[in-house]
This record gives sequence, structure tokens and C-alpha cells, in this order.
Amino acid sequence: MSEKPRSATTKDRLVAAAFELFEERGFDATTAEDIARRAGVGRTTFFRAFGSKDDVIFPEHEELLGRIDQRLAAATPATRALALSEATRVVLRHYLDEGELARARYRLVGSVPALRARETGGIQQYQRLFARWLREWMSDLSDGQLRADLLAADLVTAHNFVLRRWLRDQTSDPESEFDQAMRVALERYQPSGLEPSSAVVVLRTSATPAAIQAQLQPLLDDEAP
Amino acid sequence: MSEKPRSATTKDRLVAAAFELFEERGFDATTAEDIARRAGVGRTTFFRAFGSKDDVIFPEHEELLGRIDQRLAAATPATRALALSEATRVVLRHYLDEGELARARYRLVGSVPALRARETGGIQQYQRLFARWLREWMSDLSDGQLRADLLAADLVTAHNFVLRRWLRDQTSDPESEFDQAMRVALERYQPSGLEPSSAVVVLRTSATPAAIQAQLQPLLDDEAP
DNA sequence: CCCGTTGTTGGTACGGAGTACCTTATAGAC
DNA sequence: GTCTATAAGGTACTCCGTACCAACAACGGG
Repeated sequence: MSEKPRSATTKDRLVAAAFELFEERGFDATTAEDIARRAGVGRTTFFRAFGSKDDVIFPEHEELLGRIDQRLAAATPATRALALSEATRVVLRHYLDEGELARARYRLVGSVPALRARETGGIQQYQRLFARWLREWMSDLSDGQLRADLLAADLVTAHNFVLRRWLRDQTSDPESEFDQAMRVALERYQPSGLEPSSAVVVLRTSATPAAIQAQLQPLLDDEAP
Repeated sequence: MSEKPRSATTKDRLVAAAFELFEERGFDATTAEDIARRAGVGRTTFFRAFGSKDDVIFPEHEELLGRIDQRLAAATPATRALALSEATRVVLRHYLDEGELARARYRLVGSVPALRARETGGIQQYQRLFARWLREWMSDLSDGQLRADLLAADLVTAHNFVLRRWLRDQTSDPESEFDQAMRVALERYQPSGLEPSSAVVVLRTSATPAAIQAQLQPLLDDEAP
């Protein structure tokens, strides 16, 4: 049932062969038989391993979906905001670990329209997975279903924003940028009951404004460090 | 150069034939030749008109993109929020006007994975178009590029949320729900300078809390009617 | 009236994706 | 050893999408 190192090697060889050939002569000019031949297997084996020529570009997609789902399932009501951030970070880390391979995929997908469609389809699956959990978590809010969809879209978009910057070599610290992006995206997350509007508090006190400000500052720092 | 009624008729006949056959025997079981034959034209003509079997499902996609772009291009800085809402509404109205055809497409796309990928690809194009304009409009904000992407995602998501409800016959007043959805989505739109965080105001006054509340109430009513 | 020109259509042929089916080989299980 | 199960290769087929060519208007100018 679990991963056999033997079968993983065959898949890996196919992936490596595919990326080599795509870089050499382009995606359309590479046939499934070319890939299979370079990997030293038959054409049938290629289609058994991947099902389609596109799938060889995004081999661990299913596994990533599973890990996100697990992370979200493990959240308690108090840790949901953190779980959302970390589940999203799982994907970012995966690409960062891939390194040059991720960048090769990015160049490839950017130049082949057919692959772009495939990629956005995959992104949509992430978004739907987040939305499924969030609709449950936010079901008691007013406009909860809508806000769940919006937050799911924001999480995925914020992730892609940072990932794209890293893929283009426009950032040296993607993790910090990701933290900031998650903070902005999670502005939409209001754990049930906490209304999104501002509160006006009127009180009588002898304290000076400066003293009150000093009392409040730690709370603000805690909320947005 | 402009639309000839003759050529439009051929395209329309092909679209009608395609939807008929897809409903009769399903998407995969229908060949391009079947569609062409029922429309009374040759297979070559079909591919000349649509380029691919998928394209026949989303015939006016390009035109819609153009209309959104025009609407956004016509906005002035003061009317941008309205322009965003109306540009999005262009798409909603288009589907509402299609009526049963839109629902047939929805059923079809929902049951054929390959078409789902195509549709999300189209949605992504809308989102990128909005993002292109918003990045320009929000370039002077802190995190403007990120917030532009997020708002673009929110607009598209909010639209899809209402559209899907209408397609499933879960709403009798999609326009009102759309207005509400746009209000929620546009919470992210902060015309440059207006900071999104809450303000804490400390003041000394002899007024009673009730009097102050009475003063503030109209402002809150105005902000969220 | 004929004749090029141009644009639209149908037909044919081809390469390649993806599927179905069959055969082969390798590895355990007994 | 033999039997069985599982992974692999091979072959044939359908259909998508493209390239190319032939037929056939429409049309204006000679």
C-alpha cells in the first residue's frame, strides 16, 4: 500500500526525462513515446504511471491536497487561523524545497497555454478544499458561506503572490513575505461572533490619554506585530 | 470586419447541435464529426469556427473579456468602486440573459472534468484582467500589489458565488444578492490613503455615553445601511 | 461574357493522445 | 518445482486537431 522505492524510481525517471525533453525541444514537440524511451520504459508504462502527458508536470498534486486536508482537520476552533496559515505554508514549502525544478516548471507552464489551464485547475482544487472547511467553520456568521469562499480565494491568491515572486527571483525571504501576505489575507477571518465592524467605547475615567494609549498599545502589537 | 448574420448563424447552429448531442449522449461520446453533421456542415468547418471541441461550450468568452476591459478603462478615480461592481455585473447579466442555456452548460461542465478545467481557465482570465487594472489603481498603497490580487480574486469569487446559487435555482433575486456580495467583496477596496485598521480615540468630555452614541449612530448607519 | 481574384467550404491525410486488450516476465506462496 | 498475482511491453483502435488541397461561389474589370 505505501510507497515502494522501486516504483517511485520509475516515476522519478519519467519526470526527469520529461523535463529534460520539454526544455530541449518544447512541450508540444515532445511525444509521450519520447519520454518513455528516454526513461527506458514502454509507452504503456508512461500512461499507467501518469494517465496523461500533463500530469507528469504536477506529480505530487494529490499528495499535497491530502496534507492540506490533514492539517485543517487537525485544527481546533482556537487554532483555526494558525491552521489556515500553516496549511497554506505546506504548499509554499513544497515548492521552495523543489528549488530549480519548481522554476523549470514555472517557465514551462508560462509558455504552454495548455499547461496553464491544467495548473489553474489544480489551484482551484486547493481553493475548493479550503472553502469546504471554511464554510463549516463560518457557517454561523452572517454571509458566512460567501465569506468562506472569499477567504479561501484570498489564501490561495496570497500564496500564489508570494510563490510567484520567489519563482521570478524577486524576493530573498519568501517566508517573511508569506507571513505578511497571510496576515493580509486573514483579515477576512473573523472567528464566529466577532463582528467585523469597528467598536466605539465610551467611558469616564481620570486617566490621561497618554496613559490609556500606553495600556492599549500592547493589544495592538499583539494583533499585528 | 463586423459580425455577419450569415456566419453567426452557422456558429449558432453548431452551438445548438453541440448542446443537443451533449445532452443526448454526453460530452465524451460525441465526436466533432457528429456535431458538424447535425449542423449540416463539414468537420473542417467546425474546427475553423471553434478551434476545439471545448470552445463550443464557451462561445462568447472573448467578447465578455472585452466588455469588462472597456468598463474598467472608462472609470475615473472617483468611480472605480462602482466600475468594479458594474464590470463584474456584466458577466452575471450575460448568464442571466442566457437563461436555460447557462444552466445546461452548468450541468455539462459539472459532469465533465475536462470542461471544468477549461472553465476555471476562463475564470482565471477574468481575474487576471481585474488584477491588471487594480494593480495600477492600488500601486501607491502599502501591499498594493498583493491587495490588488486579493480584491480581483474576491470580485470573481463573489460573482461566482451568486451565479452558482442562481444556476442551482437557490435564489429568486440574484441581482440583490449580487449587490450584497459586491459590498462584502469591496470591503477590500480602500481608495489610496484610507487605512483599514481601527482607530482608538480618547477624549475628555462631559457628554453622557448615551449622547455620544446618539451622535455616532448616523455615521454607522451611513457606512453599512 | 469570360477571367482572374478572393474567401469560404468540404475532403483527405497525417501525427499524436489516450484506451483496450493481450502477451510476457518476474516474484513470491505453497 | 508449479501456480498465481502483479507489473511491464506491445498492438490496434478511436478521435482530436492540423495541414493541405480541391471545389465553388461572389465579384469587379477587361
